[in-house]
Amino acid sequence: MMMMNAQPETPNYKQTLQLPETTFPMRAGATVREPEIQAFWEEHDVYKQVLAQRSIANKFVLHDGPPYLSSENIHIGTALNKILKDIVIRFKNLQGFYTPYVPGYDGHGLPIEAAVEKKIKGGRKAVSPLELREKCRAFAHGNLKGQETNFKRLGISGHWESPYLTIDGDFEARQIELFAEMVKKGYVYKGLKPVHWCPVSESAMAEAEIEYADVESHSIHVLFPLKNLEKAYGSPLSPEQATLLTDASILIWTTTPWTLPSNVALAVHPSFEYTVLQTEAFGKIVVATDRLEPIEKLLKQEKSPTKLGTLKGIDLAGLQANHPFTEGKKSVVLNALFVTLDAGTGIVHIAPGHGPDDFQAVQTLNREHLKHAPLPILSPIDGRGLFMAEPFVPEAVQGQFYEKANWVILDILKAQNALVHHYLFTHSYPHSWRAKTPVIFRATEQWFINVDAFRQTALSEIQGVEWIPERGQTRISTMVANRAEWCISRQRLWGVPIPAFYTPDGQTHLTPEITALVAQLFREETSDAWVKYPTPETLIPRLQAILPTWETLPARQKTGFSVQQLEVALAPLLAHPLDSLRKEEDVMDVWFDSGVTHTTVVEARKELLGDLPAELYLEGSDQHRGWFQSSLLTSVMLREKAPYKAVLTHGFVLDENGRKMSKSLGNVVDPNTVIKEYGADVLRLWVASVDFTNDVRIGKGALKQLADIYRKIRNTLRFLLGNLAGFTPATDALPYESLSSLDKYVLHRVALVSEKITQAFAAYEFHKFYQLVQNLCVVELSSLYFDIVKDILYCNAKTDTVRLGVQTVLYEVLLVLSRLIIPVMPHLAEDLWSHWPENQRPNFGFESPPVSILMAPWPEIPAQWKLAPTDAKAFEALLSLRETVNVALEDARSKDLIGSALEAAIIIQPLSADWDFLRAMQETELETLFLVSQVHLQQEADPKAVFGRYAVLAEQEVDGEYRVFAVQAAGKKCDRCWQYCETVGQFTDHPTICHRCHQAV
RNA sequence: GGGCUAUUAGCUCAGUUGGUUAGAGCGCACCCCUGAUAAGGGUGAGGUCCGGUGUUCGAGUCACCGAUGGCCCA
Repeated sequence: MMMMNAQPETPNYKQTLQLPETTFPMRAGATVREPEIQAFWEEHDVYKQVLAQRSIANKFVLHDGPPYLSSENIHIGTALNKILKDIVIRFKNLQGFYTPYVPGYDGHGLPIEAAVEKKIKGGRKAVSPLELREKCRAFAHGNLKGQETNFKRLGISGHWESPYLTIDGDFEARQIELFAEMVKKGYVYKGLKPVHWCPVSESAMAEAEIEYADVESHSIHVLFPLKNLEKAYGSPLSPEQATLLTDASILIWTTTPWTLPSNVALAVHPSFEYTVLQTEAFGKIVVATDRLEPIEKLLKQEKSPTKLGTLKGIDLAGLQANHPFTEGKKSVVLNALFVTLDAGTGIVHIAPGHGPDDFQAVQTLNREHLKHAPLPILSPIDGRGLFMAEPFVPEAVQGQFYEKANWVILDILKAQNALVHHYLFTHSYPHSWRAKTPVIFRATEQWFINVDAFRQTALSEIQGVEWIPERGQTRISTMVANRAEWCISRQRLWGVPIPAFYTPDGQTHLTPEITALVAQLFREETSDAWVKYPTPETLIPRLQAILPTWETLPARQKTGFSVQQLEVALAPLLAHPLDSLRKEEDVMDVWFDSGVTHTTVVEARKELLGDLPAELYLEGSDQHRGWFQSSLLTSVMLREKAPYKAVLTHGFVLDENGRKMSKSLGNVVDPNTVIKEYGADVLRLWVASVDFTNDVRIGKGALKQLADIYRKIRNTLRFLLGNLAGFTPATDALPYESLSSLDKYVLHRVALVSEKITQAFAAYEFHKFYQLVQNLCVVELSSLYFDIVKDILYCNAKTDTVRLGVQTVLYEVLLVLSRLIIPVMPHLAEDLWSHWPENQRPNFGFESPPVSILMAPWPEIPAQWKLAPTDAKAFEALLSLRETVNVALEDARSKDLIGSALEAAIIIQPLSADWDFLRAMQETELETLFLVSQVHLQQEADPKAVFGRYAVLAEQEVDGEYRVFAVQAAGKKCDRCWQYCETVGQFTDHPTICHRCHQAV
């Protein structure tokens, strides 16, 4: 009233409205705000507080697969992986699980060693092994810092102050202890295996150190005569086959004559057909039928050779040919699928000491058919590439460099009439990138894990694990069933040393007792100690120096070994002069490092992480061959159990066209760039938006859309908060029964969506969350409820019960929605919480509102929110009617007859009995629902006759169900609520407002 | 070359045991509002369901062949 006197002419009614009011900004300002929020979490140690709320008895441990420390920046695939893990962990935690997360890093291996080497002036020779290892260590630690910063910026929560690291001394120590345990259990053996070898540097080469260059090679076709037709295995030949093959020779093709002395087998494809030819110069020869044409040309006969008959590759398997020049040596015919018909004769010369395929084939043959008389892996070449004096090596070749030996072998073959054809040709051949000279495959002594010893246990353990998606089970089962022995030694520097000693009598010493001492050394000095004390003469005294303190060390407790036991174990070494001892120089495969984290990390931190198995491993699908498998195998060796209950895999990140990202294509999406432009929550929302069980895409367009959705969600929250200004839940909230049918319907929808979102998270179907939350904000809330309820919120009196009812709903929705988004968008949720007025903050079961919303429990929906199906249906019918009304209004709008819907009134004529309920409804309720000024229900045949005084602006009919007419609204526009009403002008004190507003003012 | 896998509107996803005219949100176009305002509302246009063949009264859905992309091997 006092205000009235001040402005009697044109009162500013806007000031009498309750417009939204909040400090929660519309724009995220993520670049600034997200780091602030992260600092807030750190300051209040929210991660630890949240963890402390839960009991380890109810654990859900996601064990982190360690990313490799080759770079200080992460790529988008790593971001996807870590965000997925964080979503899972946050959801499980909100649901009440104890969810500690210890991030890990993988730090040994060739890529780091090579990267470090590249940076050293003068190459690796310029530094000592110890210096190189120290540089590798420093490099890895530096990259760890960088990656950690990246991960934290993504909003990943976890034990950042104590991550695990495969290059930590403690880790390395535990790792060799486990290895010694496996040795003791008999799972480990030493054997030969071909590796890339550079005769110039006299060292093994990794795949990554190989480059290809053209080189001139020999192409030769060589005969292996079949002298007797007795098979080494398999079903014997039929009499017809025997006749056909009598005195025949098998023809092979090779480009490396020098590998012929090491031949032990010949490979044929089981399903190819082979023909026996009668030739003029070489008698009967066997070749693949599909290679006949080129072979006939080589023979240079005047007449085509006679074809005597054919037989299948599978029938040839088991035959034993004579070696072309080594007296008494057999060459067993085996079946292999890698045999092709692109070149050669369809029969492949097999020298398992000089080719990985060959090695594989012979290993398989030995395992399947020749267990009791396995074929040997012959490797007569020394480190310099010279032939050694082995009995199966012709004397003329011994001492020769392998390349030179080619010519000698050609002469021998000619002398034996075994050489059918020879010429020189140029082709691409592997070279050492360092020496720029050709490399060869050379079998060297390696450490192996005998997978056969526990393959069946591993396979049955796979059955007991939950694989998500299910196809992962097939994938890993096939791989484990078919995989070869695990070669775990590497001729490298940057890795965990294999802690073996050799005595001059040829004995290998690798015992748990000696290893316990080495492990203690590693704990004190890291595994760099293995090269810091480079010989047994220095190393063993260092180990002995541990003995006097042994009883006081934690290792004593753990291993149970007494000093006496250790001394006994050392005795066989000390029985020899120290300078006659040798120590192993090989290191372990990095897959072994990460493969034992179930024990070196999960078990080692039992108090924090609880008992094995871990609840979940979550990595890219490439890890079926990698980490999932190495972890399974080592765990089965150690305890005959899988280390995980469930394994979740995700696909790879591709560009927006579904192509692989590469620098050369210029389509790489960098997570840090995305964060700078949109913030971590938008990137996290991207992760939640895609079906990650397959490959996923990301690109500029996708991110723009994600940003739009993020803004929609943010604005929805902002509307909720803004319209709760002045609302005190404790005193103002109304009981459910007092709410309007629209209010109840919205709660019903929220209940359903919330339930589905919970299910989606539990099933790891995050894209469903994305779809659901988007639809909730856009459809149910923004365009339906908010749009309708705005009038009530703004125009009704502050304490009006209808208005309080709406605010009650807004408050409840805010409570639910703000928590549903936490797993995916924790920054947004926290930002909201920080702008949430004190008197409106719920306690969430605590004594007072928690400092962070991350500490809140997952929302639980009151059962009464869900409407009976009939009630929900009735309301949905009204909503479909609302759509028809909108079409009519749009029609009128397009004819330029109205602008705002409030300029119109709606006349509805129900035509079928389905709409009887409508006849009983309050017209004012419909006005609210349709956002028009008036609604009239009319049952007369011709509504136009009754409402003749109004011009019909538009009409719509839905198939005999009802008709809708849009007409000009009656009365004048109220200055305050903008609705048209016939009461406007009736009040002398407020001549420009309607009766409703008159009451409110 | 082998194993596993995917392909539905511009984008991200739905699509029950084969069954009317294949859905949603975003984006887009047009319009409205200017009291959620670097917001909000309405209406509408977008699909050779990767291609082919087959099974069937009927195929996005089942079978076979193929194309393209991806992972792991060779």
